[in-house]
Amino acid sequence: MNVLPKGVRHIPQRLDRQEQEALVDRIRECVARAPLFAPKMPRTGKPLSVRMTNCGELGWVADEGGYRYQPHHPVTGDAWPEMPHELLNLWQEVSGYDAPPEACLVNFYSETAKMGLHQDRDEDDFDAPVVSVSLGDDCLFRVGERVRGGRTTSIRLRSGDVVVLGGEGRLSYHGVDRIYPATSTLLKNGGRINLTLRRVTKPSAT
DNA sequence: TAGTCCCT
DNA sequence: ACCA
Repeated sequence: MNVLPKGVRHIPQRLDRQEQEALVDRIRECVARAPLFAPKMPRTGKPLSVRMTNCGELGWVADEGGYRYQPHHPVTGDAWPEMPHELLNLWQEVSGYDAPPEACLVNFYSETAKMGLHQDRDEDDFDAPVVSVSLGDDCLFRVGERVRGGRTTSIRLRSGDVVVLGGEGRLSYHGVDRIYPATSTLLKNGGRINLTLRRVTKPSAT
């Protein structure tokens, strides 16, 4: 029996179909203003297989300059679109963290896209959890420990599932090994969208 | 090492 | 494992 690492919480079907559709509408609006861009590996410039954009005050970007959060789109230079209130509500209900998320990374996975095992460690605040929402096709999600080479466990994520990496699970290695094509009807053109909500800065003490 | 490749 |  393979159990998820401590601090990793999988909430199956946290969002019903109607909520998922509403979120997809919000994300479409975001993408219309902040087009998907192609992130690159810092050292090598190798492109990641996902395409991404962000909403919220800060957005995660990856290019030759490194991994970082910045307040503007790397191509258009515009501020990121506002975080949809649905996501602020979800964060409030699920994160157990007082301050709101500052960044929502929107990752689009085609049928062939993957995400290698990695840690979310570009934030200043590791006290806040990372909240992830799956929309569209199923995927095989792998979670490990806080060190490379530790044991990993895999679970299938479906549209509407939410995963929370908090506490001891906050720095767990995780990634997406594969997309299961045509397993959802949510996205007309197929594929998978992952939304990752993160607190970047430590909340100020006022 | 948010990558690929290759092996079990 | 990779050798940057």
